[in-house]
Parts: sequence; structure tokens; C-alpha cells
Amino acid sequence: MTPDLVTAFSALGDPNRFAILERLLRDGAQSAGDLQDVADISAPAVSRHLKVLREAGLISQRVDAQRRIYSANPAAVRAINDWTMDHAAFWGASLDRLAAALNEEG
Amino acid sequence: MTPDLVTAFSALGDPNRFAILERLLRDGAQSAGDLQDVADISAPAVSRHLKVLREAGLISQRVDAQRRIYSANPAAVRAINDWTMDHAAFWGASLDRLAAALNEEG
DNA sequence: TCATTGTTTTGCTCATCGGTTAATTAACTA
DNA sequence: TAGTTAATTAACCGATGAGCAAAACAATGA
Repeated sequence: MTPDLVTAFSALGDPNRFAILERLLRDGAQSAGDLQDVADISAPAVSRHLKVLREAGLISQRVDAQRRIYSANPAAVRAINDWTMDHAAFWGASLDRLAAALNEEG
Repeated sequence: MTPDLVTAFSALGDPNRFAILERLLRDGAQSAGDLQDVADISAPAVSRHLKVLREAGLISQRVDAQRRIYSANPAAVRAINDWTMDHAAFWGASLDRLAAALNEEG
């Protein structure tokens, strides 16, 4: 559970895994089965993508009977944000811009 | 030059490429030769990593005589920040936190 | 207990990736 | 022009990664 940023980027560098995380971020926790339709791939393929995301610390798993419920990990997304903020001066972050982004989302 | 986020993540998912970008972000533009020591790999290996980063839109190239000078692309880092901000509510961004991050960097 | 549902693991193939050395391209310098 | 420096491209190799189908595991429910 000490995934570094590069591992997270590597995990998100696959379109299907990125889609899975986006789904969990937007629609909240759901089972592996529910996530089946994020891409036209088999259940085993989804399962392995979930494993990669989990090992990268991007998602968490909770067991509910025979289902495994997955949810996005806030700390991981925040870690990526932290990295961008480390270089905020470079890309021109401003409080105005950030405040606007905060207000626009939802 | 319309790299999507997944391509950027994929590029940054390699430790050597991540190190190259970090170097450019921290120390500013430099030549392929200057970047040689970011990792214990050959010049051709560095060159190909630079190509991947360039094709992902993360860095830009400028020619200076026989040198190619590379620099980090602000828009790309901002795009990653934008993505995290799209999900700011989820991971608990606050203006306070962002302001603190802005002040701490430098 | 036995079948069903949900998910993961196994075993396999094929493509991509990262590394190497050698060769090539390009531009400056004597 | 010949030689040197800077960087990329070419050709190859071993490892990794993503996909599938089939098998295995778990938990539920008849």
C-alpha cells in the first residue's frame, strides 16, 4: 500500500483501466460485474485490470457476499493532484484558476 | 498534437521517462545529451524515451545546431491537474489546501 | 447436497516495450 | 574536405502485458 506515482501513472496508462477508474469516480462504488460494460473485454480481463488498479493503490475492494465491490481511492487521486501542484509555478496555476475549477465541478 | 490523458499517463508510467520529465520541470530546458545521466541507460534509449514523451505532448523540442533542446510542456501538466480537479469533490480538494500547495512550492 | 451466480486464477498466444550495439544523419570545426 | 560531436534510426532480443477460453473458487439458494 505504498504505491508511488509512477505505478499509478502506469496503471492509468491503459484505456480500459482509465475508463474503470473514471466510472468509479463518477458513479461510485460498484461490483466487478457492474464494471463489465466499461469495455468490450471478458470478465477475466476486467478482473485483472482491477487487480492492477488495486495494487497501484487507485481503488479499494470490499467483499459483499460473492460480489467484490470496488471503489476509487481518494488519496490516490489527491497524490496525482499533489504532484501537479508541486510544479504549479511551471504550468501557471493560480488561485483564481483553481477556485474556478472547484466551483465548476459537480 | 492532440494527446489524450491516457497517452500522457502511459508515457509517465515508465520510471525513466518520469525522471526525465521531472528533470525538465525542475531544472529547465536541456539537451538530449544533458539528460543522459537521468538513468543508467544508453543514449539511444534516452532518445526513444524523449520521442515517447514528445508524442504524448509532455515535452517539446527545439533545435540548436546539432543539439536538440527539450523542455517540459506546461499545458500537459495542467491537463493532468485539470483531470484531478474534475474529481476534486471526490478526493476532498479545498481552496485552503490548494492555496497552501501554491504557497509551499517554489 | 447440488446447481447457480460472481469473480478470480491458470495456461496460452500475440503484440508491444525497453534495452542493447551498430549504423546513419546532421552540423559544426580545423 | 576530413574529422568530431550530437542525436536519431535500424535491427535485434528478452521480458512484460493484454487478450481469450477454460478451469477453479466462493458464496447463495433450491
